[in-house]
Amino acid sequence: MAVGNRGEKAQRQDGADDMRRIDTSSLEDILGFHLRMANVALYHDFSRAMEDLGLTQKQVAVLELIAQNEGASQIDIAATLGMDRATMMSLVNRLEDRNLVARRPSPVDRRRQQLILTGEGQEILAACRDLIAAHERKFTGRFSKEELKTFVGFLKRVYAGDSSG
Amino acid sequence: MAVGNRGEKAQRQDGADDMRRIDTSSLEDILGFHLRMANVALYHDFSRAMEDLGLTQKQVAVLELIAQNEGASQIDIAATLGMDRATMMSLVNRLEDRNLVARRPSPVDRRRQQLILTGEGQEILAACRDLIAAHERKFTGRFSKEELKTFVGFLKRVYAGDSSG
DNA sequence: TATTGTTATACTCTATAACTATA
DNA sequence: TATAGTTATAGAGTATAACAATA
Repeated sequence: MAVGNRGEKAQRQDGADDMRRIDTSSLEDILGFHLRMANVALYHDFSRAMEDLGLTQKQVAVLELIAQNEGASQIDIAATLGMDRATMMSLVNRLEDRNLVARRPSPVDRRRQQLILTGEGQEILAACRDLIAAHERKFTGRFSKEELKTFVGFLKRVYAGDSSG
Repeated sequence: MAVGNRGEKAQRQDGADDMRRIDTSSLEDILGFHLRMANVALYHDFSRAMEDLGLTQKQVAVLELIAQNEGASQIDIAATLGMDRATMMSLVNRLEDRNLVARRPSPVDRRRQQLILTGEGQEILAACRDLIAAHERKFTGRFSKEELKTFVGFLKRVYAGDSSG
């Protein structure tokens, strides 16, 4: 591990005595590093795509899960996405403040609140889907169908059985 | 895409009228979703592993890059990791407050500050490496050498050429 | 006793804007 | 004009602790 020129300074691109090109070989063999770098790249593009709608990755995921699982509770969604229930609370508060989701008491368990999309929430989600599809194509277009399937399988293997909340 | 039972409610695990199992099929075909889920899983385990040292993924990456590129500037490190320079500033401030890194003026460009690890920074980084190695093995152990190579190649393809800062 | 929601609190990361010093 | 650092400010996610209502 850590091949490269550890200890030696990276060559600068101009004649200055400061370096510009950063040697990353010490992180090269760390899977988590590459995973985070890929995530950062996707995050940047996602944020750019969602600039007008003002929604984050997490918010969209929550909207999508509520749409597909109408009446789910905060804690169910949170567990699915690996989020804390207090984190979920503030996220839903933000969506509720923007009138995208609503809470209604569960008829069978009065501790629980069911989450539903408002009409506005459904509209913004529909707009999201188009933007996300275009955003996704920028990256999925770099892979063949087979590669993509393998790739997703690898990613699932990383997060499979993660119930660490 | 989106196979599953969209529209139908997921079956509950007990007799209650609320759902517990969340249907995620609407996110199944989104590469970014799986990437984030993998990242979340890794993040949780990393945080647990670093509980005593109190360092985040980003902080460790910065320490490692400074160690390998002694004298690099904040902006060089930031660009490498896809971070904003103001974000980098506060991150370095935190590391400096903990006496893990130090700033010294560049001898050739008085706008720049060179970053170096303190002795304490070198010590904590050494401790980090062991913890991270153990943490990484939990995940890399799920892949063959060939698979891992392919996996990292895929991840690089996602973030290759990302200079969106 | 355990679960769900809730509130309070705090930290990290992120990002924009504006300013200073320097190139 | 552009770059590096800096400061101020704000928003979003994360997490812990504690409490009330309910199971």
